[in-house]
Amino acid sequence: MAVKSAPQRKRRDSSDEVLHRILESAAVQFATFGFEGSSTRTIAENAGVHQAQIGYHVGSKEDLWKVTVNFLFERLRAHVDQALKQSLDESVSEPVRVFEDVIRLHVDHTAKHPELSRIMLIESAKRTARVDWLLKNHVRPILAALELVWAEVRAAGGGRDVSSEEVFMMMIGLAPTPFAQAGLLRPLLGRERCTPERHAQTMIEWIMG
Amino acid sequence: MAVKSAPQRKRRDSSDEVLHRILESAAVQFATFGFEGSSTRTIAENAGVHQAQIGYHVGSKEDLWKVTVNFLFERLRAHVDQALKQSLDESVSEPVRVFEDVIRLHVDHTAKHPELSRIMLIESAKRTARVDWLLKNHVRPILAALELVWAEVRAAGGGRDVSSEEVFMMMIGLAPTPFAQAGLLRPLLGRERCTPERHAQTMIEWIMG
DNA sequence: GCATGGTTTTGTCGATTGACAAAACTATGC
DNA sequence: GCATAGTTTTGTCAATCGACAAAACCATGC
Repeated sequence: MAVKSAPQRKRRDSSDEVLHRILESAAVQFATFGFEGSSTRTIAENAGVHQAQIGYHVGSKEDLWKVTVNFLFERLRAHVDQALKQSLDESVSEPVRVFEDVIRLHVDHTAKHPELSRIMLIESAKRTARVDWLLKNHVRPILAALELVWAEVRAAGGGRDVSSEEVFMMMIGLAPTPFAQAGLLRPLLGRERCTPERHAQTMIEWIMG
Repeated sequence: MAVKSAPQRKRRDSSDEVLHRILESAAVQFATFGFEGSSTRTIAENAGVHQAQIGYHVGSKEDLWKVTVNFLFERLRAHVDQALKQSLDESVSEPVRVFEDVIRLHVDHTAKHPELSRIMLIESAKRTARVDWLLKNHVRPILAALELVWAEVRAAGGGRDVSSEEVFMMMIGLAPTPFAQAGLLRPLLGRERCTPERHAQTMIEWIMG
């Protein structure tokens, strides 16, 4: 006695939905096993689609990696921009407060989505074509923006006496650590020591003094 | 007219030599591509041996990973111990100087042999059997030792007002960054900014104040 | 209802994976 | 020089890899 209005055959997902599920799955897989350690079959399986659909919607495995990284950086940008716009309105001409928010937002994001940090980490061992692509399309622009903001902080008399490059290294080296290495650090240091709030506060004290 | 005393057929390597070459090759491979991304065939190829020799000398791929990690930690321990023994003689009852040496030695080692840091980094995403093995056999003992030394530093009035866990996170998060991510950071920040001397000095200033 | 184009499903290709077995080789002791 | 143990080499196995082709499916406009 099935109700007729409830169709038995499963609804075909929209193209965007399928692509999104593929990218989410690819992000997790690439972040866990690296490019060579990941297989398009497993990525498709975890996304609930067939392997050939990756070829159709994205292209080759290399294409999938790039599209996935673009997707992750876009999510980071949206996360930071949205919250920062509000902070800029409230604390205009208070660069120190704004920069503390940048740190907090970055830590928040790497805690919620450690995949991006991990993919960067794994890829950055040797200089490869993928690394050059990362540099050109994502990393250099971000570093340039950070340099501007940090210069304002220092001009306003805030922050420790360190260069923007040293701050950058803290942002990509220390910020993701408790989340990108959660499998090791949570059992070692305890859950409560690996919360984004606590780690952001630690980061702020390290950098701002 | 070959001189007879120079034997043409290549000398059979000693068992230790073969094992050592396998471990060096495995370290590089695991550090670059992770466990799943590495193949015993490529490891053997880069070591100049046949794939089946890995099975004979070490065992399974999983065994190879563990033996390789043991080998790398042993090299780290030797590097730190040897130099630290001398430092302890010279600066007995000067824990601050000794700890600065610890930082320097650790940075030196991760610059000379980034493989260990990278393998830890890659593995530590999720809690797996290999991570538990790492914790039990290597990481927990090191953290315990660090806690003792840091307590002495703080008791002597040195170092910033931070916990040993925060120092530990700097050691595994920030210390390896310029070398474990050299493919990205050397083109980005320049070679001179990624030297062990300079990075060790930066680390000391971050931690000791 | 039927044709069209976008999408999914199935099947297959050569190449590569880890593991194992057996044979060939080499050093050593006697 | 010969037997033995240690080591290397070769070959093979099922399983899996990325990529592609073709067929089946489905929503939409007409």
